[in-house]
Amino acid sequence: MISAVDRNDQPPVSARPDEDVQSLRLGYLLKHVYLRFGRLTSAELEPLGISPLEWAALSCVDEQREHSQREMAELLGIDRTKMVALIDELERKGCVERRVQPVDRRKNIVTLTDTGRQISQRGGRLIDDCERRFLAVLNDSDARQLRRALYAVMATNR
Amino acid sequence: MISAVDRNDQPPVSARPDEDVQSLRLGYLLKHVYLRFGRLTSAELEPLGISPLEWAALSCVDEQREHSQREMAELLGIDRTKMVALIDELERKGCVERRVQPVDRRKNIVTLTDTGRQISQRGGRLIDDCERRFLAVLNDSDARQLRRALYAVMATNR
DNA sequence: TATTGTTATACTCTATAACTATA
DNA sequence: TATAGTTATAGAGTATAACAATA
Repeated sequence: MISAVDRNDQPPVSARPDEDVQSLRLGYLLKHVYLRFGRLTSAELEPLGISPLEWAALSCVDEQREHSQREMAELLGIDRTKMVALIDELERKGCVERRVQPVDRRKNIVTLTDTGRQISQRGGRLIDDCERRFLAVLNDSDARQLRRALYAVMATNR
Repeated sequence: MISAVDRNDQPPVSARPDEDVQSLRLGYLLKHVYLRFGRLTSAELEPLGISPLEWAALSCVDEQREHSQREMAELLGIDRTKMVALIDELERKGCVERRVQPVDRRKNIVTLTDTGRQISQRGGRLIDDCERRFLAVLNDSDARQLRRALYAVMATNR
């Protein structure tokens, strides 16, 4: 796949947008792969009544350690102001509970409800399935390599 | 930078959020790599006064063939309603011109001005540089492999 | 003073529907 | 009737700044 022509110049070009110059640009690839995976996971989680980000929030509630909202925001890579609305919504859906941490009363500890724990687990299986299907065109080695490369690139660009 | 104590909690596990469970999820990787590349290219193009998407639009104006707005939207993978504002802005900046296609008066043909052509070329060199720096942690073979994998995944998930 | 959670604002992007002019 | 461009709207995400309570 993907011939020697990695960047074109003039002649032939393409029938489908994906084969045009822009579609071989890193920015285009990242944007569209990101958007398509988001649509897939959104659709898959819809029966559970949560969004991909909401599932990620549930799944990063560590039942062994207690996470404050700010810590969860860091784990998810989102802003703490976004976290407020996210927890609001998950609380409204009966998945999590806030309580003030006695030691440091500025912090809210977020815990899973039974419902939240169930949805987190079911969601995890659905997401596993999404990842598998999304990367189905790659063999196991290439799929691992893709994750490794993305991780390395993320870690070196802050 | 980023000492071992990035999370106050207790035991071992990870020092940085990126090493947590969520950060190994495909969705997390795609989102954050996408966002970071976007920030890099936005900053790099800032001196030219255009956004990454505006540059992509300029660079997909094919001077050999005439593209309508709708065709350009397809090449960029955006909606035709988004294209209107995009061309408005590029026209305001003196980079492109709209003119009605005589053969089919419903269509607008978009062409580059001299300014637009210069900015497109300079922007192309800046974006090349961004891609090189962004993927610097990968060797040439791994970088090519990453693009190939992203392309294959995009092509098989519509 | 600094940090946590919170609220508010502005800006962008996405998705959708509807309108117009043309075909 | 279908298509290209346009406008308007609503929803989500991102980025900021500011505030109250707490450390």
